[in-house]
Amino acid sequence: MEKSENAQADRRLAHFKATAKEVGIKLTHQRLEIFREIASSLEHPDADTVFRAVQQRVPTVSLDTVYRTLWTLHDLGLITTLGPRREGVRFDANLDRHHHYVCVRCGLVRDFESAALDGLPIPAAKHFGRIVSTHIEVRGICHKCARERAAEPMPQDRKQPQGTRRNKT
Amino acid sequence: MEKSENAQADRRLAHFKATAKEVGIKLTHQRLEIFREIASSLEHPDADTVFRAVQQRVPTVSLDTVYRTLWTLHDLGLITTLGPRREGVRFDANLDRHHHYVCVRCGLVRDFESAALDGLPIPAAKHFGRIVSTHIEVRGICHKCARERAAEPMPQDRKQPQGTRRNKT
DNA sequence: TTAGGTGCAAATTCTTTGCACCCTG
DNA sequence: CAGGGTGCAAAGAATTTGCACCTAA
Repeated sequence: MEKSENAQADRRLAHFKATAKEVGIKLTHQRLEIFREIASSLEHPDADTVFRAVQQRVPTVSLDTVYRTLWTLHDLGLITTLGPRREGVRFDANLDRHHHYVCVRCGLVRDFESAALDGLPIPAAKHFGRIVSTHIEVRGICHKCARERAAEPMPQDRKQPQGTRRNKT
Repeated sequence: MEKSENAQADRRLAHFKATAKEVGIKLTHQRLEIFREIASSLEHPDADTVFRAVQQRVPTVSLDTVYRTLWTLHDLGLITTLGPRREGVRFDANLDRHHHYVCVRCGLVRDFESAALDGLPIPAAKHFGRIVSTHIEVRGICHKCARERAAEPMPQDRKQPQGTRRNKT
C-alpha cells in the first residue's frame, strides 16, 4: 500500500491502453483522464466526483460521458464497482485481490490487503453457485468522523455525509 | 441456516415490537407487515420489492410508506442495508453475524455463516478507524443464472437482471 | 476519411416531501 | 382524544438516451 502509488496508477493506465487497443475502442482524451482519475485515487469515487475532478483538466467533459466511460471500463473488466451506501455506485480500479474498510458515517473507503484472509476457504457459500470473487467489507467509523462525532448528536446513517459526496446547486 | 426459518422471523418480530414500545413509535399494520416481509425473506429485497409483496396483503400501502418504514427500522437498528449492485439499496433483517453470497448476474443475495471467518482478526483495517462490523461478500454466478447463461451471449453486468427486480408499468 | 465518441438536453427512474385525514396508544 | 403515521401527488435527484457534430485511428 505504501509502494509508489503513482507507479501503480501508471501500470493500470498501461493496462487500460493495451486493452483498449486490443478490443478496438478509441483512446480519447476524456477516457484517459477519467480512467486516470480512478486509477490514481484512493477514494473509490462515484460518477459525480469523477466528473468534477476531470472537469478541472477537461472543462468540456459532460457528466454523461463520465457515466458512459465508467460503465465501458467496467464492462471491459478494467474497474469494478462498489456499493457500500445508498448514495450511488462507486468505482474501483484496483484489480488486485483486496478488501475494503468503509466508514458508515462519511462513506470513505480504503483498501487493505491480507494474505491470511485470502487463503481462507469459503465453505458454506459455494453451494449457492460459482464463486467469482471474495472480499471482506469492514464497516466502521473512520478517525475523522470519530473526531467530529463529539459535536453532532450522532445523525445515524441517513442524510448527507460529508466525505466524497455530491453538492449540486 | 436450516433451523426453522419461521421461528427466526417470529423472534425478530418480537424484537421489533419490544423496540417499538421502548422508543415509543406506533405499531401500525403497515409497519408490522413491512417488517414481517423483510424478516421472513431470504432475498434481502429492495424497497420496491417489499412494496409489491406487502401490497398483496395490505392493498392500500403506498411506496413512500415502505421507504419511510424501512429507514425507520434502519435507524432503530432493526435492519441493516446492503448495496451489492447499482440498482438500489436492499434491506436485511438478519442481525446475527453473517456473510453474503451475491450473484452478479441477477442480484440474488443469500446469507451464510462461518465460525472460522468470524474468528479472524482484521489486521490492516483497524488503523483506518473504529470497526463496527466485518463481513465477507462473495460474488459469483448463482446456479439459476449459470443455467440461463448458456442461452444469452453473456450480457455482462449492466442492464436489467431478472432476479428480484423492478418491473414497473 | 469514417465510425466510434462526445456534449447537450430531454426522458426515465428512483426516492423524498408537504399536507390533510386516519388510527394507535 | 392527541399526535404520530399514512396515502396521495408533486418535487427532487440520479442516471440514461437520442441526435448531430467532432476526432482518433
